[in-house]
Amino acid sequence: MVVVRQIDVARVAGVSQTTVSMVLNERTGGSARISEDTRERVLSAIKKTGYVANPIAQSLAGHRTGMFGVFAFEPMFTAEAGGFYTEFLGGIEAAGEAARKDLLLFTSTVLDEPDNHIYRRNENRLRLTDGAILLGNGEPKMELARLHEDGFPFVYIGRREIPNGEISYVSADYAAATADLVERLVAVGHERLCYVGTGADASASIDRRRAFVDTLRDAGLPVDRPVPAGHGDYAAVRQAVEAGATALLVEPPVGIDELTAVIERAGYRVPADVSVALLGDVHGHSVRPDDWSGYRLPRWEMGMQAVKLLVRLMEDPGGPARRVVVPCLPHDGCTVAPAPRPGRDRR
Amino acid sequence: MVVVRQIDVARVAGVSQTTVSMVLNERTGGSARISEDTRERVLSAIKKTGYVANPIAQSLAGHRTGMFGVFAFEPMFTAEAGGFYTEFLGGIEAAGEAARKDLLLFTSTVLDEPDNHIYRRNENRLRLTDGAILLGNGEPKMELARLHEDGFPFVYIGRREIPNGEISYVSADYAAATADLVERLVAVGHERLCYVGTGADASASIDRRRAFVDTLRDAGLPVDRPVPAGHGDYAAVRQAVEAGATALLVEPPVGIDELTAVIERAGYRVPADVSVALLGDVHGHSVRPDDWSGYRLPRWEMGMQAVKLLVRLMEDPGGPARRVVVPCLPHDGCTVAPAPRPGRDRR
DNA sequence: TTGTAGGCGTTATCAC
DNA sequence: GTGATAACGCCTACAA
Repeated sequence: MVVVRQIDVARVAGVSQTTVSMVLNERTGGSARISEDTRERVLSAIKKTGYVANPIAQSLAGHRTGMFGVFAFEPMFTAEAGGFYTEFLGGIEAAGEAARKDLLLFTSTVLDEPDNHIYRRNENRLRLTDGAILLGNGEPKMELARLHEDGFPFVYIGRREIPNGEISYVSADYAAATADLVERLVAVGHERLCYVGTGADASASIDRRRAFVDTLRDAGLPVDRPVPAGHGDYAAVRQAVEAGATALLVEPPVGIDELTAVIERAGYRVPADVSVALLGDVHGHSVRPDDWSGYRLPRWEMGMQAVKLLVRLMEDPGGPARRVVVPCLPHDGCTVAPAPRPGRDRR
Repeated sequence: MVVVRQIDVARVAGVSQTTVSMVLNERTGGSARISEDTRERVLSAIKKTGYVANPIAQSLAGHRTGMFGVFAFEPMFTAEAGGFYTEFLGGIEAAGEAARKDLLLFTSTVLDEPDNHIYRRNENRLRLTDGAILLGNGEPKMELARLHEDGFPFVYIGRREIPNGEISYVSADYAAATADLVERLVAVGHERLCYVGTGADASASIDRRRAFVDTLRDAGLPVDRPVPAGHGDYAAVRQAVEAGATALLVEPPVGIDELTAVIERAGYRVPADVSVALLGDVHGHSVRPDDWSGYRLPRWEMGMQAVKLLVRLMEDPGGPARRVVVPCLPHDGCTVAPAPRPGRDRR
């Protein structure tokens, strides 16, 4: 690999290396002005030598790399991920292209110690990039805090909070989407709605539960306690259905397929007897997504907005954290139907 | 963004910057040996100052970046691409992780001039990486030639040739897969097989056609001329079916859905009257892939092998080009059936 | 065992 | 207009 440097070009053109740099960067501002003659000599020397700039040296001297990092805390293209990330990446790619940034995907997130991924030893490979988009299900508070402390510009896809400070993120409007879903169910006659969740206290869960409760209350309907499920245990869900619930709002990552199987084994049909709606996306491939009613994460849009946010963040270094909330996408599958008529035996 | 450099650490520890570098790189070999005492002082100074290495400076001095480039000549995560790239990326990601390389995806491939993507002006951003995987449908001969001339290590996913030299690639074994497919069709009674292609002379097409012809000849069956199709024109295919063909081997990117529609509109059923098999993958989302019989590209495996090849390439700079041929994956969908019994009216 | 000095290839600031 | 010269932050002979 023959390396031609600016100095080689300079020798051929009979000028100094500085001049070559100036010609290449068209530095006309300030005190620098290149005569047309010199300019031509340099350009022809470039052509003759086949000079190509070394982007690493440019980065070191110029303080930017032209790359955005994408950090996922787990592999993105596995069968288990089931395409969860590709839509985010679509938005990131499109916006990255507009911002003229290439994307650095960090792969080596799993081989090492399970914690402390971004920083390992005394390295932080994110720093190779001008800024980064982070995504994933984790809550890597310590790393985010350190990144924030270091003043490194980044945006999380998904709402995240850290102890001492505020970070920028793009989040989905779970609350509005859940409220809307409840209203739609109520509109088609459902009166006993049941929230099936993991019991997690992630902010997304809190938003969803609150919207569920508030909307039901506003509609003057009874509000049952959320029903726990998951880990193969759907007994409580079954009880709720037998007690008269006609619509289940299921929070990922509860296994909606298994849950449905349990319901049908108990003698109820989905959606004729019981409607099932999914509150957001499923991470993984266990589910044929199009079949399920509920709402979806606007993943492409979130990726897109994250990059835009990052760009704005970098235009105003030292500025405050910024947040964007993106509406979810209502989705009509085949698991929601009008409520069964009261009095009819549902078995 | 406060930057702590090795020299800052050195000052705190009361040593030279070289010593800090040595401690960080555990350079015990050769003439360098650090006393336990100094080492501790340096380490505690690192902790105290919060030093984090600057990967760009490391790259410039160390001549490697820890990144592999992935260059696709088009956006990878669009709806049009329809997930075509993600499986390749899965293999690339897995192997990249093993090789401890992050992946740099080049986005800005479309905005600029339609030709000359890798090199634009006097830049080649691929050089930011230690080596690159290229993929895509194009035949960017000039760029590949220049890249090869520059001695930059890269592997193409898909067979590619250049005028003066040989490049490394990973390709799918279309020939074997096509031969196998023909044999399977013959085994279930088909005697009039028809090759439907674009007429392109890409090497993959040539391989497929030759395997088709050879295998039929070996079986003692008649070999009809390949039938052209595409661009909405399937008249020739219809004629072939009416002339007695019972199995169509369709070469992407022929629109297999449209083609089938034409056949069925002509009064034939797929697969009862006519079997349809796909010779490879469809780039795009026009097709529900699982429904189609034929064979598939081993995309994950190809991505994986490409990275492994690249690693080997880099271990032996100046070595010859290397090639890997990966078997295709036979796929049973619902478009192939035994031949209709002769004499029976197929309409 | 540690430090000095030169280099990696570029950009940017001044004198001339 | 052009060219020294000094960063940029790190690595690595070689010298001490």
